[in-house]
Amino acid sequence: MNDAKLKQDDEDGGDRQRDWESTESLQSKFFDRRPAVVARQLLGCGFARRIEGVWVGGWIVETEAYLSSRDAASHSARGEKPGNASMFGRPSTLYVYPIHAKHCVNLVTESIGRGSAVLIRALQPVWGIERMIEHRGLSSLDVSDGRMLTTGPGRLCHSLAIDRRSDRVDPIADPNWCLFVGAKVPRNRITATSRIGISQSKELPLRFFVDGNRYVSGLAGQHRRPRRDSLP
DNA sequence: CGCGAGATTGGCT
DNA sequence: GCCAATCTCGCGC
Repeated sequence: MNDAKLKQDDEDGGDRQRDWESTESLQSKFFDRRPAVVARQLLGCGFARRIEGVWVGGWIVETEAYLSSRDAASHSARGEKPGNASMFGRPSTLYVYPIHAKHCVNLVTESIGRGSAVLIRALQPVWGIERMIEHRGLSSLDVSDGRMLTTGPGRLCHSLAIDRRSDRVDPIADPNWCLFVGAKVPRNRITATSRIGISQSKELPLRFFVDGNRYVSGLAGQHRRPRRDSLP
């Protein structure tokens, strides 16, 4: 079933007219708030980049907030270093961090120098799906559904070809990136849990996901009964 | 199908 | 060396 959907989504190679022309782009002010607030509000927003004329991306369905203080799991907890400098940059800046031979992408929040950010953990793939499959080194036959593409922070970076070269980029100012308001996800459709894969500050409920969306990583997204794409 | 060990790479001690 | 905001595969129930 998803084969047909993937094909349809990508009929023109992802290079079709952007279908979000009339939508509302996120502004710098959006990110100049506490990371947990931004993490919640990013759910349902569109996130995409253009590579060689092809837009790749989708709807944000899972995020985690990393705080500027009292958060031992945050990369900013031990102060600013060359490797994490972008996390202390202006709000909306990308902070891209390599881990386990993969990458994770964050959006910086609050004002310059705070060191807080929101990790994008999963997208519902929408634009340039054939291109994402290429980036992942898969064939469409290997992809029974889109979860292999953009579920999980490492996989979504791979699909969008995000690596350290995208660190410090401002996706709001850069014409080859796009962040915009999509579906407003009502509060009662958002679940907050503890964050995944960290060893410190585990207890803080700073992971947010769209309830029931199957592109959410971990148990919450994969084997949940109502298996629907709960976004546009 | 759920769980745990191993893989793999860059950055920091 | 060692560790990490991960992912994948293989094994066991």
